[in-house]
Amino acid sequence: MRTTDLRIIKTKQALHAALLTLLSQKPLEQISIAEICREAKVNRGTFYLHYEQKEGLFEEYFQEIMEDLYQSYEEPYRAVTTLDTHQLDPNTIRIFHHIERFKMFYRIVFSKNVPLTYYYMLFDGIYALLKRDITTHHEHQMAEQISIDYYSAYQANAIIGLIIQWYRGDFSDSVSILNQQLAAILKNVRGDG
Amino acid sequence: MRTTDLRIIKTKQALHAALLTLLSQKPLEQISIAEICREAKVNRGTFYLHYEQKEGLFEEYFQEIMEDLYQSYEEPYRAVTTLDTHQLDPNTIRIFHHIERFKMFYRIVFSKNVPLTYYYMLFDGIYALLKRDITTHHEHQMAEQISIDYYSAYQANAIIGLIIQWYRGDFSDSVSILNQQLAAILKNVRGDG
DNA sequence: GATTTTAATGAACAGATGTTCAATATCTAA
DNA sequence: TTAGATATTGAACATCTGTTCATTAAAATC
Repeated sequence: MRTTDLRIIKTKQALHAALLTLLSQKPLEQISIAEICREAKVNRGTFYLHYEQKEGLFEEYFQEIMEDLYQSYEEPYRAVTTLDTHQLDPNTIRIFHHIERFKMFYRIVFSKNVPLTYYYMLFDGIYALLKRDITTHHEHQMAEQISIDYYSAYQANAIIGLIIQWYRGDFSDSVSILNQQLAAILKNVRGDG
Repeated sequence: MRTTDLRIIKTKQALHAALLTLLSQKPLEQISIAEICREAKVNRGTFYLHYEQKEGLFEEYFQEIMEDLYQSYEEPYRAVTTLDTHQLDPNTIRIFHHIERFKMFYRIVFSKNVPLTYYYMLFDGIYALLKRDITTHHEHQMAEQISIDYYSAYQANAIIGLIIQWYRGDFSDSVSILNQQLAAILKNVRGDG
């Protein structure tokens, strides 16, 4: 099963389009595989040839969204060549902008009946970006008993914690409030103690 | 439908026992409602009288586990009357002990095909505990532009980030390593900048 | 203990899932 | 352009889901 086969491409396109159409009408949990196939005019058996669950189909979209996240993150790097302590600086990382841009999508990702997979995809994305920065720019600043993996997981999930809180308020706060909150938390935590 | 009715209690007990039996054989995703009912010798219609999904049944267990989390957290309070900066002190909060104790359970909670509900239940539990502490003991220490809700969400999910990393290593690190990592991260983050 | 209230049952239903199969259509490569 | 490879189809199957309903059984209440 090569992915260049025109038949495969057409089938997947049809399924993608069908999923998008249905997602504009109801949440993922309420959409059945049979329904997607009817909409896409694709045999149900064909669906199972390419995916195990409807979630697998959804994940293909997620990859595209993650591309945007990576680009949002890279943006400040392209502008300035050497930023010293830009790690976790809310004005340079642009994660909240990215979430805001795809908030319809993230409403699904954070809804409670959806599998944890999507959460992990987001986590892995942010984790990888932070870890790269921590490794490159901050190694010397860290106490050597701290595992970089644990530290990255800590920081990545902390940011997602803010996003969860944001989501639960239906994303009604502005991006700049989120950036300001993150900045204040990081500043505060460094200042006290 | 009052919960004191003996018939209800018996039915729920049977379903609980059946779920436990099946969970020792396979993960939750692979267990069907029909299967639980066969095992419990309860009519499938009766199941839907009490729960919407098998996840609802699972959640009843979760409540008991959360009770243990709360108690784990309260423990140091009972021992010492006034701890000053015990908030987030890994030696006094005993979250990692709790996770370790129920690691079989948390392997399900963090498995990727399970709905986000359980994650949120854990998040809400830790969030509530931290928020109470932050409100009571640390209000004066915080920059006033920080929202306590965002701050609590940040800290609660950061800890879960460590737990995710721990889970992904199949909980092979010891509890004291986790405590030490958290302590080091908190110390490091306060020390630099 | 009799009466009322209500939970549990079994049966049936339309629709979904996940899988298999031979037949067919459509692609790729020579 | 054709021959070979393979993706898609439709049909069928057992099983699961979610729901309804009259009937039965078992509680609570008096």
